[in-house]
Amino acid sequence: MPRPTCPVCARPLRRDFFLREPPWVARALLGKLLVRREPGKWLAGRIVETEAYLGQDDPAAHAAAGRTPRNAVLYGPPGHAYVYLIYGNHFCLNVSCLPEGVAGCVLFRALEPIAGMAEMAHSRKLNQQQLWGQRVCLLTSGPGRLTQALAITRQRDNGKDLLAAHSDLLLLDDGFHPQRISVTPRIGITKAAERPLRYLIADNPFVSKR
DNA sequence: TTATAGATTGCCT
DNA sequence: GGCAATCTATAAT
Repeated sequence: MPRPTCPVCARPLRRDFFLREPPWVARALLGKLLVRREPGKWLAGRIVETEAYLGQDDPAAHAAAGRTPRNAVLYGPPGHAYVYLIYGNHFCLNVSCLPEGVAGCVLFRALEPIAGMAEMAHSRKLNQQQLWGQRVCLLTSGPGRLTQALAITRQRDNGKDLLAAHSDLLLLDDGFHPQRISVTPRIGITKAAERPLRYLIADNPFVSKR
């Protein structure tokens, strides 16, 4: 099970990390930390599952039909949060990739909780009893669950720079490297459903279900 | 102006 | 395993 290797040395990711193609970024993000900072609170999770979404050549991507007010962040500078509401109930968090003007992103599908689990449970409306045993996966295993755990919403976080040191939502590298990575087709889509663009840390219990 | 599908989740049988 | 919840971007009248 992944552990922080050097929490003191954790640092924001570099901008050029996100200047590459989404599949590369999706794979490279595994093992990095997603952190929500609030007054007196420190919520953190290790990224264990991602999916890459490309540009107009990817029918499943929001950028497939071109630029709209909704997906404008995808065409903006790399390393920024693209948050949208799905099924009227859940928010999904993505990070933009590639240079300004070129669409592409990575969807965060699951985290392994590292810090602030009690606060996450509160946001998820789970009681302390449910934190134990296999139920702990209900905290952050799934794109809608992890956003709720970290109180991520479109209104609050869409367009936010995830690499700014002062940001209350950011990505950090603490030096951890996953041992084994698996690649599978993306989940929950109907278009281009066969393309292997889902990346996960093999055997990690916080990966979302198939 | 109205209809429909959607990068999900949780509760039901 | 089935399906309702609940909103909005986009397509179809």
